[in-house]
Amino acid sequence: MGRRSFSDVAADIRQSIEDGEFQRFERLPPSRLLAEKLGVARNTLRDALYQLEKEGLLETRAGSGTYVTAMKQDIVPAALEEASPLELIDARFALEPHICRLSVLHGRREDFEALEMYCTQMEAAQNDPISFAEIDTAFHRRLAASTRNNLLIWLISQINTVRSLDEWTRMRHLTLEEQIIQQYNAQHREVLNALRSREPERAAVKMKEHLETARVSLMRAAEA
Amino acid sequence: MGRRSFSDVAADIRQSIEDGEFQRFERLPPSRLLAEKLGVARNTLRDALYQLEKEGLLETRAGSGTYVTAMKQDIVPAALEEASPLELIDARFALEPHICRLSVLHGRREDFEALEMYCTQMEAAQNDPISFAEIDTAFHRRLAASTRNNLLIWLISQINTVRSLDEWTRMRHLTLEEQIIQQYNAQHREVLNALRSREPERAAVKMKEHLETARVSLMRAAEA
DNA sequence: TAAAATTGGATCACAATTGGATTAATTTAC
DNA sequence: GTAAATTAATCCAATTGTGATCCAATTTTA
Repeated sequence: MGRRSFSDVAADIRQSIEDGEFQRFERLPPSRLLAEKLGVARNTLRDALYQLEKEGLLETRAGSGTYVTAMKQDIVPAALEEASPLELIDARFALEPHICRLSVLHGRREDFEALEMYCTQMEAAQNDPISFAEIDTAFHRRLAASTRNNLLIWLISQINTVRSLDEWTRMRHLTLEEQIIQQYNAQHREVLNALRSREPERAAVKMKEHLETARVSLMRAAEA
Repeated sequence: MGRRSFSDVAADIRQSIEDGEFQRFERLPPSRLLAEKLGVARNTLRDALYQLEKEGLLETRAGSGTYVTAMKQDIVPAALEEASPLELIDARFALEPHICRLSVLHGRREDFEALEMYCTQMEAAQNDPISFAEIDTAFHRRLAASTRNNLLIWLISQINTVRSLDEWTRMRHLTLEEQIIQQYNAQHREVLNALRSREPERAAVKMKEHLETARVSLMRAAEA
């Protein structure tokens, strides 16, 4: 084998992109030039570029060039840190209605009893936004757990780490006035009832209504 | 016994990996070099490497090199490693239809042009399951990117790490007969057309049909 | 519009490099 | 002193980088 393997070259280029040496949407040097610059055969370079393309960092167009498409590799780890509240709501809009459908399919009596308990606790915490927020998180996590889908459970747990970020928490508490909490409680009940009567679509719809309420109150808070 | 036994050497290397001196997916130095650097015979080093391979830290490929496995327990959570193909489909059922809706809202012309390109490439790869699978992954990642929602992009990228797991890939190739690929290609087009004509619900529905096809062919493969 | 230059895509034979395996000599531990 | 492990010296087989060449797509130039 030659001195440097294509994976080494790929690591080099990945680093260059992360360092901003190659900016987004920028065209990389022609493969012949770049290969020479890196001291490697063009074939090796092409293997490396293909690898990076598979990773979604690059995009090559025959006859035109190779372009950087990545919005910085850092996005991957940093996405959780930098996610905005609205992005978060959209992600929950994607996940939770379907989680409701799956909960109807795979949920057991003990799941719904646990959810019932959380509902009761949240109703008791009506005028204590901090407690309410904690139980609310537990409710949604338990709901995910009732699907018995480890992947979904993990995705929700990841999302919950965002929810606990400082800025977001502050914003959230702004939105958690007593009136809103009452509305949330009613919606949690509606979701739970739909789950118990094994109506997947109604559960999903009720969850969407719940998330829509959250979105609206969030945007109202953002204006203020 | 010589000054340093192979288990000592193994401990050394294990430490180097834990310290991040050898990063994951990185290729270790050639055994001849590494042996000299560690001041032991190549035979001893090989025993040590074999030990670490048994532990799952390394992976050696004759003629190529010795590579650090995906280790670092928490980076690849157990949920991702252990997710079953069906769990994965369910997670995609949750995420991707809504991603289609958001793509209609936030997608730009260049996104749809890129998706168009992937469709063309997939159609050309009709009888090459491996290429098809790679482009398919790129298509779904680009679709997520078009939402401009970093959190969703990240979630999909996490899911894609599962898709590349060995067992799953093997199973997937079983399902990728030419007929199925043709069906997938048609469905990708339908999704893309719905996106371009800015019909969120139709795009979501077409994506659901696509995933349903994937689920069915997966279950059929599981029976066989 | 047409031709020319430039770019990535693909393939091939070849040489260098790599891990795998065997054997015999040497060192160490008990 | 014996048994064990390490070392050292080879050879083998697999992998892959190299260099050259040709093709196809795109962009630039005339």
